[in-house]
Amino acid sequence: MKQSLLFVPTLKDAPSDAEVKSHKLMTRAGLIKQVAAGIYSYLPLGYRVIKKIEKIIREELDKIGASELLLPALQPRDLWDESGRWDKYGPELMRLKDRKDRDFCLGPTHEEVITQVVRDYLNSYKKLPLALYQIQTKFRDEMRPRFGLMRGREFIMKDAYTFTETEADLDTWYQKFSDAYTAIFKRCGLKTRIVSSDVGQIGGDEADEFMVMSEVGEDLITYCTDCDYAANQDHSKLNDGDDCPVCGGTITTAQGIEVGNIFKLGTKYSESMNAKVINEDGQHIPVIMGCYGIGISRTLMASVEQHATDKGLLWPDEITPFHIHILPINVNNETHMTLANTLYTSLKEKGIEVLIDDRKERAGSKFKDSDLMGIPYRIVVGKDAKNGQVEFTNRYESETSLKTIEDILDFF
RNA sequence: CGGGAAGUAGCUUAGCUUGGUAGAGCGCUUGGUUUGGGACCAAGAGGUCGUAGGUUCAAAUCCUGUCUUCCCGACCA
Repeated sequence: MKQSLLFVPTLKDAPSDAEVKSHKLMTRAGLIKQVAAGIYSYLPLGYRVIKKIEKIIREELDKIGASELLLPALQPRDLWDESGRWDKYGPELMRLKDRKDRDFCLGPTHEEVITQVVRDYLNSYKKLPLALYQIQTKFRDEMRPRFGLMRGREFIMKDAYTFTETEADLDTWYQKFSDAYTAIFKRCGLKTRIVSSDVGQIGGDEADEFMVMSEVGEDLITYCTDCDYAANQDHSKLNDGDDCPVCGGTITTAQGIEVGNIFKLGTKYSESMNAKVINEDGQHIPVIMGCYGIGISRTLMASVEQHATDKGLLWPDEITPFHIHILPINVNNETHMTLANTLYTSLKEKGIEVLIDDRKERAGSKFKDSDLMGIPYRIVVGKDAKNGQVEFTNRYESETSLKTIEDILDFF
């Protein structure tokens, strides 16, 4: 991709509204632009990362046998009356009316719709289990949106739902999703911690959250320094210095960003919305449900929070918007441009995502923008081009060395 | 929703106390000089000072309402 054609509005100064590192840098690097409180546009560079995260999620969920569908964001009140949540959800539910004055809402979550989708199909235990997921924009009229993409009123989420006949089958799927999540976040370059959490107003038996440890996280995590025990403080009620309930070790607290959760729903929605199957004994039983969410836009934000430096971003390999950034120092210099274009074409032919900064900018501006954008490998084509050499920087290692085109092509 | 802060050009902001009709830096346009870490010189374009009302001969400035944004809290599958 030629940078002259890519819309990357970088800024020297962060908008005064931005408070946390990720928000400042994502704005400065031209990834996102705020539209209103908690509402953002994803610009090309940011959207490329979003799509990478989505790709990883799709691969890992397809692997465990979940299938993707797409549900409506706009949902009629009737469905929410069936579950009783039209009255219970409160002002966080974005409500609106159509031209006939009929009530609708913009989905903050999709239990009602997914249950409506499957209930007519699910008539026999033989059709179970079933695991469905979608990637979609969610709407929640938060009292206080904050920290850029951390808590938005509109955000991108992957939500999945399982339908099983027995608790044991639910447990199996719960574990599958837990393992898939671990793989997903690892591939996204994030260090996460699994913590037990409250089941909340929703009821159910068990819930876990996937946390990215960060000082801007909204949740307080209690964990044991001696064993694997970890729980959201809302759930454990433990404090710093308390004894670990598992091994008797010492409890420590830290803040975390919740990027994913998995939840054993039970029969709350299948009962209220009449999603029942006939079991082997000929009895009508409500299906047992589980739900599993990943905040995709929040994952993007958490990654920036975890990887960014004061100079700019630095993307993990699997979600970087481009792998290689080629900077020809002087676009009017034929030697520079010929060498840069040769590299660009050859690398692209190898299937590598390459961005070439072909803009008529001065070297300094190109370096600064490149630092901000955080593409992990940088190739500077400049004063050594006449000898057929370029400067190659691996930004993970902060190492720079002179290389020939052949060296570069061998490396990738 | 309670507490606090702030709205002046695309971004950062000065001016407000003490009213006299808006200034800078970055960015943008044109010309020239530059050309390896956000260049320099010159000439330009760009603002109903969030908005509505009030006080006044006169309001970015004072008063009131309102909207928006941010921070803390409460809230949050």
